[in-house]
This record gives sequence, structure tokens and C-alpha cells, in this order.
Amino acid sequence: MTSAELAAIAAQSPVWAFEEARKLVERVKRTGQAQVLFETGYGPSGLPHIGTFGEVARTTMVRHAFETLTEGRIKTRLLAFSDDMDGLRKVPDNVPNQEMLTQHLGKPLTKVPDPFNKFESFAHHNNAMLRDFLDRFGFEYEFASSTDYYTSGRFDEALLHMLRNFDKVQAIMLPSLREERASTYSPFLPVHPKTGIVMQVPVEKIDADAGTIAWRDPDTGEAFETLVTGGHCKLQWKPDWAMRWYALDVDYEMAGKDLIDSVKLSGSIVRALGKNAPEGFNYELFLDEKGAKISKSRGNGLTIEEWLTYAAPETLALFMFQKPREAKRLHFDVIPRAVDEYLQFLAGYGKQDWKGRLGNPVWHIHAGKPPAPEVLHHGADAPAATVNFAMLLNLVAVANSEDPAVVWGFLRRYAPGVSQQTHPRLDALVRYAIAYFRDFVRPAKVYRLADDVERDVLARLDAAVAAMPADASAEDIQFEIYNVARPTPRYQDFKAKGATPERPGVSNDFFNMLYQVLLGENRGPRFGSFAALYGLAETRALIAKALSGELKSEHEAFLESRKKAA
RNA sequence: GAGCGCGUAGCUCAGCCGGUAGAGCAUCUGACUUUUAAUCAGAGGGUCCCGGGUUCGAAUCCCGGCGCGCUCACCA
Repeated sequence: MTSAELAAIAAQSPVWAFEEARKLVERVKRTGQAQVLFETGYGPSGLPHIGTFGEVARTTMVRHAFETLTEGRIKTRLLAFSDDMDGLRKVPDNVPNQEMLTQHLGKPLTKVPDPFNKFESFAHHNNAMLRDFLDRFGFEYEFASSTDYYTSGRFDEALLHMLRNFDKVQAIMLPSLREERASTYSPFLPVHPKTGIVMQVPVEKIDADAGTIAWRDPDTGEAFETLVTGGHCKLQWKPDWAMRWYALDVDYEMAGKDLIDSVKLSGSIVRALGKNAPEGFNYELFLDEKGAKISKSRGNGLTIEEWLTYAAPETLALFMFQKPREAKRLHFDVIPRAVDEYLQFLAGYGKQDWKGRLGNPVWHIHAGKPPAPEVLHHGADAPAATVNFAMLLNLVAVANSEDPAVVWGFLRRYAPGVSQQTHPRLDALVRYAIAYFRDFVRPAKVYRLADDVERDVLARLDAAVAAMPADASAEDIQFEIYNVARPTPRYQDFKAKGATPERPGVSNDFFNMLYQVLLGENRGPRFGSFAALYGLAETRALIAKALSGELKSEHEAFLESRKKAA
């Protein structure tokens, strides 16, 4: 497959990333430009959330699609721009040192001390976290700080240009505002020379030649004349966006649907300044489990760390790739599904033709180079099988253990020869499954105490297990279990296959009792297999704890401690 | 008020540029040399929200409704 052939197929692809990229191809044809700049915006007024990540992930997918379409002939850059000169408007609920932050309301975020006491400022902290996440995913990007750009003078020319076009900007902005706001609105926000606060005040006079605005402190009445350049003024958000597009020649920037009106206004402004607005599209928002927009300051919805506790980064990328125009609820339930879909797409990739591959999410997630899937073989001639998350969750529950080695014991029983070394990503998957089990499955367990009949049969089961050799097979154990339960009238089943009046079968009720009392579940594994793998000594200990009531009380204590932690 | 999205099996959803409805879970039946569930096979179940239009043909495209949800109208 040559890059030209690939580009030809991509040119026909209905995948959204290619649709977006084709808009850029058209743009390049129109302008003849030799480079394309992608921008993603980030407001560091709170911890970076999953939507921020999603924007970078999706933009990167468009970027890669564009490079495929143009066979790498057009240089591309991705600028992750942090609007860190913005004034702190509200103290986020989910950070420490609330009182301290309150003292600095209104100051540029790069002048607000870091409530975590680790960085030069709150913005520096949040910027660092964002970069951390982006680096962890291996994104290629250039980080840009608004404060740096303003203070270094990189925006000066554009700022002066906007000052000269002050009336045009106002003509666009004012009709979008209510009367009382419109009467005081200014695109330029001077930084107060004494308090350092980003002021929202009416401009009394502009001097385009001197590059200054005149304004008045509303509290003291003191008059000031401030340069719009050099970081002495910040722009209001929409003009700021437009100015950035103008100054940097941004070609592509996507935004959430909450910003549709803003994109239009900023686009009008940049055109009034004499340049084209970037291409872009509006994605739907991420919602929390109640269907509300997730927000940095409220900290609702899933965080990136939370997702990464239970699943690999590429599964989150899959979530971002799929249906960007549809609202998606972001809560824990969607993780197992995302993981299994990812594994399925990965497993299918090798068998697809190139048209199929370009439509396969893993092609976009891994920039055209998805890794080979890790497969298991149940016997030498058996077809390759992939272990999915749902199955692993079952396994972990079956193992009744949060030790990866125990889970691997089950895996090796299925496919001898596999190990953490041969299947590192499967090992990671095992650990994710364990984390998910610990946090979501285990808390849902309900242990009950055994009644007298059950205590009797459990005691006899314990004795039977004690009498077995340590290396008893799963089948032997299973056989003994039947013999233990058979004399107990409650569990006798005369309708069972092979049952006779003298030798009844054992009903499912017996096994259900074991699961409820020993595992806190209504379902469970074949018990002989479980005991063989879990260990006979461990099984006896489990029975002892069930009989003493410890299982139940320990689980209740566990639930209680979770409640307190939350 | 404006914008965006959704409406397909009991539940959660796939159905990519139009070609006689699919998956997972759930339910039911059966297999697995004494009856489990890390397994397998099979079954049942849908006016694809409604009404028009385009077409030989529409879940899919267009128009109009209805219902649900979200977002923006202060700030970012």
C-alpha cells in the first residue's frame, strides 16, 4: 500500500476525521499555504478534565487524517493553548486552600498562588497537569501559555490592529449583549497596575496611535491610561479567541456545542480584522450520569485519572473517536464496554481491507499503526481467542482475589504457556479488571449467614476438603462436594439425571447457598474448579470465616470504610 | 427564544455514502459420560416515534410534526 493509494481511499472515507481533514485540504488548495496549524484551547481555571483531553485526542485524529490525505506534504503543528492570563472568577470546589484562593479572585491565573503549593501559580499547576496527561498519551503538540504570548509581545501587532479596528469589533459584539452589559462592554481588559486584577471596565477613550486605552477604577475613581500591548491588557474572551486566530493563523479548532455562538462571533471578528476564521466543528458535550454538562469547577463526571484506573488510555481515545456529534454520558458503566469494543476492533483490524481499516477506530487511535492483538490459544491447534474485559471481570470475581497471580492461574489453565511476560497488555488488563472489581463489584456483594442446616453441611464440606490431597483435581473435588451435600434432605434432587431413590442428585440450591454464603454472590464458578485454583487451605479458611460470621462482618466493615472515604 | 442531539427487541445500543432488521445482556429450551456459570447450540420477541415526499426500493435521504434531553442567551 503506497501513501498515494492510501490517500485515495481516505479521500472517499465517510469517517468524520477524514471529513474534517478534507475541509482543510480544500482550504490549503484555496490559499496555497505550506503549513497547517491546529489549535486546542484550554482554560486552566480548574483541573483539566476529560473534555479537554478529548479535544486534543480528536484534533490529533483530524491532524493524522489530514497528513494521510496530503501524504505528509503539508507541515502540520498542534498548539495546545492555555488561556492562563484569564482572571480567576470563581474558586473551584474541588481544590484545597479555598480561603487563600478567594483572596486572589480577579487576578490572572498565572498570578494566583498554587493551592497545591507545588508550582509557581495555580495556572502553572493546571498547565503541568494537562501536559502530563497529554504526554502520557503520547500526543505530539506544542504547549502555549497565553500569559507568555501576551507579555512577550507576540500578540502586540495583533492587539494594535484590533485597537485600530475597535469600532468594528464593538459593532459585532454589542448586538450580542444585553443592554446593560453592552453599555459597559470593552474587548480590552486592563490589568490594574496597583491590584493586579483583570478589570472589566468601560473604556473611556482609545488612542490607536499610542496603543493605549483610558479607563477609571470604579472603586477609587482613579483614572488610568494603559498600553494594550506587552501584557498590560488582556482581551475579553471572544475577541481574544479571534485575535489569537488572527495572530497565529490558526487553521483548525474544534469546540463543544456550548460554544457555537462564540465560534460565530469570533469568526466574524477575525474576518473583520481581515483574515479567515479557522475550520472547525462542534462536538457534543460529555454529560455526567445525570445528564448534566461536566464542568471543571464542579468536578462532576469522570476524571481522566478515574478512567485510567480501570482502563488503558487507548480505550479512552476510542470513546473520543466514536460519535463526536452525539452527547455521551461519561460514567463508570461505559468503561467495560469501551474496553471490549477496543479489543474487538483491534482483533478485527488485521483481517480488514484498507477501506475497512481506515474506518476502524484503532487506525485513528494509534495514528495508523495499531499494535497486534494479544491472543490466547486453547491448545496448539485452537483458533486465536482474545480475552475480553467482561470475561476477566468474571474471572476476578471467581478467583475471589485481588492478586493478579491468582487470575493468571486461571488464564494459564485455559492457555498454558502464557504469562505476564508474553502478554504484557493482557496483564495490564488483568490489573484493570481487579481495580474495577475492587471498586464496583466487591461493594455490591451481599454475604449472608448460614443457618443450622447450612452450617452442618459446610462443616462436613470442610472436613472433606481437609481429607483431600493438596493436589486434588477440580473433578475430584467436585465429586466429593456432591457426596457431602447428598445426605442433606434440603439439597436432594430425585429428578436429576442419574439420580435414584437411594442415591439422589444434588440440587442447584446447594451451590447457590455456597455462593451466597462464601462469595456473597448469587452466581459463581463451578465450585470444584474454584477450590482447586483458590487452594484447598484457602477454601477451608474461607469456610471457617463464613461459619464464624467474619465474612459478613468484614464485608460490612469494608462497606462502612468506603462510605466514610467517600 | 435560538441552537445541538436523540427516538430501532424487555434493557443498553450497532446499523458506515438507500437493497427484504442485527449484537450484547435478559428470558426460555437443550448439550456438557451424577445436574452450574470462564463453555457450546438453539428459540422467542421489533408498526425501526408519527405523517408526507424522492425512489423500482427508505430504519437510512428530504420536508413537516410529536416526544425526550442538553446547550446558549452573564462568564469562559
